[in-house]
Amino acid sequence: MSGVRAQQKEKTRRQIINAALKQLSAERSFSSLSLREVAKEAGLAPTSFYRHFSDMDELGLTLVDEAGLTLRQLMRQARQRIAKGGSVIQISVQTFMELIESNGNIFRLLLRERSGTSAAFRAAVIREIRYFTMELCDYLQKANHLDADVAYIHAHAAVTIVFGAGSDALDIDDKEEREQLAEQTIQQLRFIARGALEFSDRRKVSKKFR
Amino acid sequence: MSGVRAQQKEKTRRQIINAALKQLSAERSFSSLSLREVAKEAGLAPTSFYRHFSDMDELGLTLVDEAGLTLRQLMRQARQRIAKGGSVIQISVQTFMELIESNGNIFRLLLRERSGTSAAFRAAVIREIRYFTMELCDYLQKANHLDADVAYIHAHAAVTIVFGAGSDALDIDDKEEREQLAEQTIQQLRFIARGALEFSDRRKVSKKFR
DNA sequence: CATAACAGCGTACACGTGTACGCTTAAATT
DNA sequence: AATTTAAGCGTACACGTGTACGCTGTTATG
Repeated sequence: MSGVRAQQKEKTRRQIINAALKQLSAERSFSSLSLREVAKEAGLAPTSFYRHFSDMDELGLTLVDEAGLTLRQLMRQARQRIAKGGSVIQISVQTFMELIESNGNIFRLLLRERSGTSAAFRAAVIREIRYFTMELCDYLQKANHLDADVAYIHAHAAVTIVFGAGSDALDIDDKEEREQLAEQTIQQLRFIARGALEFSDRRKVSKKFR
Repeated sequence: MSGVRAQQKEKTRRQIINAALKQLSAERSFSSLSLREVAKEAGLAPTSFYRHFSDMDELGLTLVDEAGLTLRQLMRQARQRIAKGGSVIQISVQTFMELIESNGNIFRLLLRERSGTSAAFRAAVIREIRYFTMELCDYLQKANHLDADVAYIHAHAAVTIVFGAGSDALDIDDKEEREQLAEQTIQQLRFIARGALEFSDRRKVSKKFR
């Protein structure tokens, strides 16, 4: 089993995936893509599509996985930058905004399918975001010595804010406006961090005096 | 001009709008609705649709307006409740959650079209949400004596959190889980309020010593 | 070397779509 | 009372869709 065959198959599979990603845009959602269009873009006969995916849905779930992977790579990248010193919040937001600029369509996919019509898609996206949230929660718990529940609420809020900002950023072309949005987002995250810290501290004090 | 005719026209116009709203659900987005389906549900021949809307898009924008109206009614209701006393944050979140429970599909429409494929739809939704944000901004500025820019950042963050929570709530059936989500959202809003207040105060102090 | 497996193609079909066109019928206008 | 306006209907058309089916040529297996 040299794998020449399997190798070819994997290659055209990627062609299908890339064809779908290429067709995604601000004006084109995944659900508006047809099997025939994707196949054509991939240089395939419509019926050959089935040799790789039984459904457009199956392709869609694959794309969501792909997007999740991109998200996790992003996190790793942010951690590396943070390790080299600098404001955690600032670096995180900046890194996230870079993602939106370079991979807007992948992020759009996540945003759209999160509130889409397929329960399976929604679940898949939510799973990716939850992973994101949990990682942040862990970090906050260790770095800021927060209670577990406070850390979770904090992390959840921060992720909501960042994704919301990402959503806004997608509709902004002007670079300066984008930076303004980033600055605003940073400020919002600081508010949350401040509030969480204070609530956490207050609780510790009341424990101490009990 | 007694208006018997105009009255009839308005009536079937509403039938079309209601037909569309009725067909919206977790599994069915507006963009997946066909002109023929809507016409059928409204008890009309497909071609008669054009007597009222030139396009499905035009109907869609009407629905977004309708949703915006619902949102503004919600705000008025919340203000009335707040005037009778009680925690502002708690009442706001509770009122918002009631909207999601009773008008889930209208809220879904807003959420989906905010990241949808039509620029006109996105703009319309963003306009409604901005109105929402500005109202809150005004309130915060007056009630908490915040700086204008801090108030805006605060309001924007709060709206993002509340809409995010609404989005999450749509996928939760269990009542207890929903209440837990509401509780968590309230806590998040408190974090933000705390943080904003502290930042605002600190700035005032530095001004005083200048 | 014979044979089985299988990626990819082309044809074909039934179905749902938007919408152009002309007609009917009842209200509004003159 | 005569005429115009316009909501609603039915027919008809071209088009894009998913996918069943059988075929071909190449690779893998025995």
